[in-house]
Amino acid sequence: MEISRELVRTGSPKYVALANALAEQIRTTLAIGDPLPTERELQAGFGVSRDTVRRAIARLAAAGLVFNVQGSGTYVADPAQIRKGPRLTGFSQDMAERGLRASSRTLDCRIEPCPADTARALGVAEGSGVLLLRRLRLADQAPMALETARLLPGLFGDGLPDPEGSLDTQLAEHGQRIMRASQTITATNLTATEAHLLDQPVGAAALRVDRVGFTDRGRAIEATETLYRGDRYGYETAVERDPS
Amino acid sequence: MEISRELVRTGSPKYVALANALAEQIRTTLAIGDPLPTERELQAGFGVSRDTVRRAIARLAAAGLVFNVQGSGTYVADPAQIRKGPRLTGFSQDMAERGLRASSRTLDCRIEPCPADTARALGVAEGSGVLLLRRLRLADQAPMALETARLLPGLFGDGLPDPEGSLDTQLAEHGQRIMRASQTITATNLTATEAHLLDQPVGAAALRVDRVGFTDRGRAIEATETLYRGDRYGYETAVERDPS
DNA sequence: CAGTGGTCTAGACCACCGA
DNA sequence: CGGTGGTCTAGACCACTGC
Repeated sequence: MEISRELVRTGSPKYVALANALAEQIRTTLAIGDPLPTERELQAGFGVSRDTVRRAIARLAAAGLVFNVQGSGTYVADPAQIRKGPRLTGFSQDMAERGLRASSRTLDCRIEPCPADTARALGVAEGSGVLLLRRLRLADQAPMALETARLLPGLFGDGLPDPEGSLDTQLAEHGQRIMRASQTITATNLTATEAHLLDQPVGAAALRVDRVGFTDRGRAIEATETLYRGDRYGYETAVERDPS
Repeated sequence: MEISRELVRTGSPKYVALANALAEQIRTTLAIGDPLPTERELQAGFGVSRDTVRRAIARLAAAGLVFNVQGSGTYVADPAQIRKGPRLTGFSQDMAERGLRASSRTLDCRIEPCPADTARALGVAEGSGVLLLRRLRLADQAPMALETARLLPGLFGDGLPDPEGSLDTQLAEHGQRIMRASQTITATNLTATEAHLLDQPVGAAALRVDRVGFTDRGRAIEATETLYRGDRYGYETAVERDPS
């Protein structure tokens, strides 16, 4: 395999740029199971240190593009087998990856007293004012999910967010970025109200995702409950064995 | 913070031993939000290189015990907030972590022709013989899940596995270890048969987890479909934002 | 501006795989 | 046995934080 000898200089660290270059080469010129050039070959070919090569490869391995076999080499993984790990995405991006067009209908957007369990999750006093945003989420014009978000007040300065826009984007514009979240996924039967909104029969199975979002400093700023239609939505994820 | 100056020598790499030592110190002497000693202090205190310190800390960060803030320091994370990422565990271990005692009732254990979708997942011909293992899984004596596993034939030598034991353990004894899996989680309404086995009303919501397990070489050896009772089971996971 | 974590280098030795 | 990936070191500079 021939490997180009130049790295595009971007603002990214060198090992990220190298990882991108390798990913491109893998997509275009390598097949599943093919070995990558050895680390020492890449080191020489790109004129970087072996450590940089290894960090680039580690990045690819984390993304599931390649896997290492000690004493043998690094090989291209089968992308059909290796799903990406769970990622923190908004509804719109999630739908886009499924080839669906996302839209939204706002049901509620106001300040309300925080219920007990959400208050615990957000670390605020029960009954204190939080921003409530309730939206029906559509994919290709048909109901897909019912989303109830509660956010710390004051994240958007004085006002309320634009309920039509991406919450994530608007939070970022105010210097608040959700970097981690913890979620619990359960199955539930839809109530009459929920079923009506989602255009489903009463009692239909739905996937319920309860998510608490944290900033990079570990501060909880958002708690969201989302009910997905069981017949339209699946949550896909890759899992790894514990180091043991 | 005082840090011990000696690393227990085990068979583990030095950075793993250091990570364990740091984890122990965090548990015993540090509180949430406290800063760890700086990397250069740890380097001096333990007599290792800074790179080794950084790899140990990276391990702790991956496990959710600490988080880094550039230019500031490394801090102890709130374990209540940071759930572990999704892990590859068997039913017994999963239940143990929830404080429940797992048991099992075997419904079926035989060789049968492989259905089309499973055949695709396992990379075998449709209708070729695969090992089918169907079990009702109990937690504290009450039904929790209905598990249908299909495995490549020949993994257990000539015979069948002991359906009462841990499948994972028996696979490991035959040199096959599932290192990665990809899953799809959906919600579904229980059929009459399923509901009866799980001691649930017909149509009750259930969490369905479809999992395909791979060895470290990327070979698919197992496909399992599990129906969890919606009223008893939740799938908990942490998600991170994409590097972007 | 001093101190922190983030990146990068050059070189060394080890554990493991396969011919 | 040579070559591979895995670990470890010492040292350097950069980007960022917070006083």
